[in-house]
Amino acid sequence: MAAKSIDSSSPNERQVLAPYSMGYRIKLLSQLLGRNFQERLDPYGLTPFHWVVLCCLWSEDGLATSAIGAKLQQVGGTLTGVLDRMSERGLIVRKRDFSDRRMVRIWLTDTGRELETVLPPMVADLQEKAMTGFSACEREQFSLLIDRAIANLS
Amino acid sequence: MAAKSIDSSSPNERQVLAPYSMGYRIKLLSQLLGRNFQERLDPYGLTPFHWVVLCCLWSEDGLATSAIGAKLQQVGGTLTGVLDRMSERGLIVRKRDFSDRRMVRIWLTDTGRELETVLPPMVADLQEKAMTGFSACEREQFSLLIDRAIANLS
DNA sequence: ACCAAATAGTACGTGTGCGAAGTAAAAAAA
DNA sequence: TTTTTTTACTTCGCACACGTACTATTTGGT
Repeated sequence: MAAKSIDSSSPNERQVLAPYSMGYRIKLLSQLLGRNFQERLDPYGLTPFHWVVLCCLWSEDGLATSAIGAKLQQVGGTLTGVLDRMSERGLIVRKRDFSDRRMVRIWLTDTGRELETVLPPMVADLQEKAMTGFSACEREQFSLLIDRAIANLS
Repeated sequence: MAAKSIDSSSPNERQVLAPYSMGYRIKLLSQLLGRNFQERLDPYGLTPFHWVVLCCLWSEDGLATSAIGAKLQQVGGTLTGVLDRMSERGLIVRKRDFSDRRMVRIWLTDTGRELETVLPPMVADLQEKAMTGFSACEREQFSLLIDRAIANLS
């Protein structure tokens, strides 16, 4: 095998190997956001995933399961379970579409709809906590870089 | 309830509500990296979590379970299962510490050690894919912003 | 030496998250 | 119209991920 240059291997590894790699730190950031969010949702008996589904339905009620999956880029198998539990929790109801009986449309209950007055401020507060000390320019930059990385992988 | 200003509510919500919120996009980026990585690991019968544990052991073999958990900021309950499967997979062996029999030290097998020649280039390639089109300055900026967000939540 | 508190790890129940296989309904092809 | 294919969703098995509870061991106080 070819000998590696002494200079390039060490600083290079620090960029690639967990827990210092970009990939792992992004995963870790995502996890920390999730843990912090879950703590705040515990009193309501909700999960972060419930939140994102509710967001979809607040903007347009009666979405098909597949439409929610497409918006959130989540696979069907994951959604089924989440919607099961949201249904048991009384946040949504499932109804077959009349014209196309393959589709299941998801409708908010009153309970699900009322959470729109409570949850968004909580999430805004969490976002602010994560980006404390970020200038407006840095927030914009961060947002754009994330979108570009997502596009590179989609 | 007070009427919301027509101007402020809409752009504000776009920042907070999934799937456009920072939080959800970070989670999505993390997921996309995970899916992409898993695809590349499938031929080896490995998972992304195996990779990060191997990284820890390559830099220092014989770490205690708790030391790995601390490095990776993962809760103990998660590690037990991962180490179980890594052990079955023949990547590591568990051994009780002599002086402190509460501790379990994790040691690489030859199989686990040999992967160091194969996996890092794969991860470097994935990182490059995620950050294609990023200038050196943007990469540095992205890295720093992630670290600051992690610090804000730790 | 004894007992209480701290530490290291495991076991358990629940909730994602994934791909693959299965079912039902609709659409397209024959 | 019958057959084939596609689409929508569910089911299943496995792997994280988390908090809680539990066991074993060590340490600190007395």
